[in-house]
Amino acid sequence: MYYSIGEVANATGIAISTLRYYDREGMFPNMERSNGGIRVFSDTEINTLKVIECLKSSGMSIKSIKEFLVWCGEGDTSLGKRREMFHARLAEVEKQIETLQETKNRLKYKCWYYDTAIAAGSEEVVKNLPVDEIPEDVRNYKI
Amino acid sequence: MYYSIGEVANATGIAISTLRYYDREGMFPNMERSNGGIRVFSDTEINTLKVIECLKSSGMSIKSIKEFLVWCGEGDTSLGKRREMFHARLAEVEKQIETLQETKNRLKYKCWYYDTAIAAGSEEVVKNLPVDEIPEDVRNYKI
DNA sequence: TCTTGACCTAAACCTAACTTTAGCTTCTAT
DNA sequence: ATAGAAGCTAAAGTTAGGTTTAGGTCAAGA
Repeated sequence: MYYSIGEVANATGIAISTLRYYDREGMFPNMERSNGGIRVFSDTEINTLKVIECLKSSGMSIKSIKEFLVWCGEGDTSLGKRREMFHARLAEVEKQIETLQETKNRLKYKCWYYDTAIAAGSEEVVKNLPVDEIPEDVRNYKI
Repeated sequence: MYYSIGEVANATGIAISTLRYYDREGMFPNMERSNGGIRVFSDTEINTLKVIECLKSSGMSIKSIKEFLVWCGEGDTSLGKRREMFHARLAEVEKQIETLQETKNRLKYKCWYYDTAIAAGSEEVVKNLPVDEIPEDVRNYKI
């Protein structure tokens, strides 16, 4: 199937200007154009967009994603590099999740802190509470 | 205890230029200066830095963090707003974690994909594998 | 044919969060 | 007393990832 840039933007929620920007950056090396010069997206590009979204949300830069897409065009000789890349990305995302869990716990502590302060009518009270009055699950995330 | 900007940078890993930038942005409204105009960080500022780090890693902008710090200076009257803010941040981070889990699964699928391709010696083989040959845990994260 | 909505390019612009630079001052150890 | 390390400011520069603008061109329906 073939799609116009507007259809792709509509279907994916990615802005037209962003799609053109990605194209400018070389993310769709094999995308065709109509005789009049109009972009024709195919399922290949739709799939590339899914990969871009995935890698982007793993924290990868557009430049590095483009590098990867170039490798994809090189065929089986680059399989090793590509495998490496995904394993590294996976490890990276696992680290990010752990960091976010830590952040989540700190935020939970603060939620408890303010819930308690409001119940007590003032912050001062909470500040001076002994450690064993802090709920166990957030006790170690006090900031 | 009191600390110089260099000591704080060393202890926290935050660049001196960043600490000065935060100060310029008004993140340390009560920080003192020596007679010669040199910044004197106290435990108040160290604590503020911890809060900044936490909120920043939850995805909050410096500008919004500053707003929050202003509320902190307003005393108990702003307790409600501050509570709200932390609950909203918590929800936000929980959403981010879910998104990252999804990303992680997609990456895991790709890891399997390339591991299999390399074992087979070529990508073509993996592309044509029936769904039931894809490991259960990543089957639904194919891209 | 004509109109009008969708598409095109190049280039400028934007924002966040810092970092760098240049020139000057303060502090600390000898 | 002095040298050199550490600090200061204002202002300009940087980077990523887009978005906006201006000035056209293309294509599909009436």
